[in-house]
Amino acid sequence: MSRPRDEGLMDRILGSAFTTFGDQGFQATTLKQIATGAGISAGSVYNYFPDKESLFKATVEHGWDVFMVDLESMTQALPRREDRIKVLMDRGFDMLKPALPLIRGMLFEASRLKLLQPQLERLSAIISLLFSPDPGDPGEAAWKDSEAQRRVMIRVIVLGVMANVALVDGEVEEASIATIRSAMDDFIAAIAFSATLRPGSST
Amino acid sequence: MSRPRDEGLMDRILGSAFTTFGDQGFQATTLKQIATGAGISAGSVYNYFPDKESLFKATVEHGWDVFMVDLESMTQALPRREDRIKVLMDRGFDMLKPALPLIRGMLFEASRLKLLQPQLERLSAIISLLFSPDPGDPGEAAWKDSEAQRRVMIRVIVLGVMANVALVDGEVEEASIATIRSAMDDFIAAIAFSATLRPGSST
Amino acid sequence: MSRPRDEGLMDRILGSAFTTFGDQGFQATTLKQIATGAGISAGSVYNYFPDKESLFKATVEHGWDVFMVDLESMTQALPRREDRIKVLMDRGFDMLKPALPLIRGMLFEASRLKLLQPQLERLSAIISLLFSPDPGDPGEAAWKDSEAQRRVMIRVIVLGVMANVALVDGEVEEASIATIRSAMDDFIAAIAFSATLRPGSST
Amino acid sequence: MSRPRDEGLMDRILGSAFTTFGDQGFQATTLKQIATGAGISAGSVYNYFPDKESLFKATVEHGWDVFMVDLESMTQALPRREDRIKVLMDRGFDMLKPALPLIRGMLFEASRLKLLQPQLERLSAIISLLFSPDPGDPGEAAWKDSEAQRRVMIRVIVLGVMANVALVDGEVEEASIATIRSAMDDFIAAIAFSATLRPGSST
DNA sequence: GATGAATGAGTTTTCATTCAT
DNA sequence: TATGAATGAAAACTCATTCAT
Repeated sequence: MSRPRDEGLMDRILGSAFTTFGDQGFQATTLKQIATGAGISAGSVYNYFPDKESLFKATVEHGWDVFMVDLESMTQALPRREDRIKVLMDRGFDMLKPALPLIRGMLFEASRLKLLQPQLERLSAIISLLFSPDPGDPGEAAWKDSEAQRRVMIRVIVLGVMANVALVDGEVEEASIATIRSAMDDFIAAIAFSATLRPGSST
Repeated sequence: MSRPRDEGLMDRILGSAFTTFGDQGFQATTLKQIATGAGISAGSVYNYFPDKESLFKATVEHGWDVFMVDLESMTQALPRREDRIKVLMDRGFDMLKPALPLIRGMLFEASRLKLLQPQLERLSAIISLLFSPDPGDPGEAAWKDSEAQRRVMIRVIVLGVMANVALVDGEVEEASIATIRSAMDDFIAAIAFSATLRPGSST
Repeated sequence: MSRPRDEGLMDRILGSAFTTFGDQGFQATTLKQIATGAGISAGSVYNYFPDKESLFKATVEHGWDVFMVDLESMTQALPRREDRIKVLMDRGFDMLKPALPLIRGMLFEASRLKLLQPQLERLSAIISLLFSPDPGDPGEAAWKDSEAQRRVMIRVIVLGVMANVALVDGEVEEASIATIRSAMDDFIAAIAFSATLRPGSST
Repeated sequence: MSRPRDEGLMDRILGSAFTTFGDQGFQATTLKQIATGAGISAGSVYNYFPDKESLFKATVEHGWDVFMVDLESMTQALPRREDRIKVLMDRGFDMLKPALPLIRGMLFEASRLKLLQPQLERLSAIISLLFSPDPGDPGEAAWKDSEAQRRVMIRVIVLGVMANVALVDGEVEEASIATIRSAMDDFIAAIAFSATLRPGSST
């Protein structure tokens, strides 16, 4: 009967919000910017979200969902730890660039809204699993700290990578990401696959 | 009405700005909040800073200077690498809590992230030095990647720690910092002091 | 999707408008509220009324018509003045409660008060008639002021009753109306039926 | 030190609000109208009142206070009931015209009626006192209903007068008020001063 | 220097009205 | 006819900045 709800509009709003919130943060972003980016008027946004805060939450959650689903689907496929980790790194860094706005957007109101913390925990748990001993692999995993401590360290590094990438200037984005990726690869190789890695750890 | 001529007023403004910007970010902070926190009126702030943006920059730079000077002074004292690293960790984590507002202030507003980048580089360079081979120590440093790559990884981890701490809820701040510190200690012990750490790196 | 062709839709809109305008006044009422109350969409209202203002007028007039017709039909039946007055009071107060939304709707918006004035005049005229001497009754009517002046005073009291009832809180509505009714009964008894009421009037 | 708070501005705002709210009701009145009427900008109103609602309340209360204080001061002066009543009528009707905006302002918005109720009660109590028996006057007061019932009836009539006056068109305001006043005078003469008024009332 | 009242541009939000389906 | 998404004008409210004192 009525004009059908423009099937792409919701996505266009979320997309525009994703970019704009990401570039400028929550407060600095105006609804008009988001609306313009989606090709509609500011008032129309209110046909889809009751207020700015709700739109922000929806944007962040939608972004994470896309990211996570993809990551989790990948987790289950491969039997060997080395392969899983390689794919993780490939996927993770591939996604990093398009996800930059999201990452920035979350950092900027994350504490207030507590949107980032649980997602980060979820992600760290997934990654930690990838580093757990591989039954079919007699080789020792180098990183034998307790699961809990490993997860903390993973959270530090994951967020460190995200924040570092979020920091880089747009122009040198590509190169910077490559640099970080390379450093991470070496680092993981040293940490994760060396049978003789840790002759002695701290207590 | 007016306070007695106050030599520390500039500092009071910076202090109030430090806390308020840190808690709420740039946009969400009002000049009145800062002024009230400094015990003056909003209009008086303009006797010291031409506008809000300048005040923010001055606040961030002042905060980093305090932090850095302290850290650098420490660097030069100790001859043995292990000691230097230990002191670095002690000092760094000690400062983390009072510096949280600053860190948040920089992280949580995209347009102001550029203020963080150079400071972070400066900090990473200092830390990287601490991990360089110790002439007076015949033991091998485990982490032998190129200086450049090591610095990247340090930047990732440093920012990772900062961001993780910035994320935590005020109530569990203390405990969260301790957890991260503990994980870091173990991690460093494994990475930095194992003579046989890296039989082979990635290609 | 759409309701079956509904002969009573117009009435449903008017009914919903009656209640909603009455509860909230003209400005505070949204077309969507009225439409929802009538079980249709906001846009559909425009198939029946060109704009909000017209809908309001129609609502008020419709409400008064229902009220008046009922009252007038009653007027003509009874021969004795006392009986007519008694029925007037019964009917009037009976209707007061359901009519409250309408009354409020007219009272609560100055720009719409002009809708009330003529209806009030009409009502006062009817009531004034009820107090005119009863040919079949040799007793003197107490209230012998000029017809014009009596009508003014009736208007004052009628509107006073309406406004007082409109004022009362929903919870104590029943009791408050009863109190007013009782005071009115006594008052009328003293005023209207005392043969010796007015030995002298003011100058 | 600072620009002194314009000593008349608060009153100018209240005055402008008084008129504008009175003419148009709460919802239909915009802050800009009030501000313009007071010769300032809309934003400046917020230096005096935190929001529209507070301004409305302050306006109504201020208006009633002016009205009441005047009325009460008059109450205590005169010893004879007839004189008191005469002065009441004079004062009341004198004030009616300038108070019209206030009356409308309270009547015209259901959610704000509660502001009227207690003031009306207060006023009715004062008036009721004026009709109580005069110790120095051997003449009987005609209106001998219970104090409570008399007060109800007074409330009806007072509000009736107020609402009727609020209803009248601006152009015929003067004449309409005079008409009502005249009817009231006659009415009171008949009711209040006739020793033989009520040979029999209802129980 | 210090003050804080005043400003006005800018922001979020509301809602009567239109119109493609 | 009915729908409800889209509009855009207008509202309430915020706040950095100015400036008379």
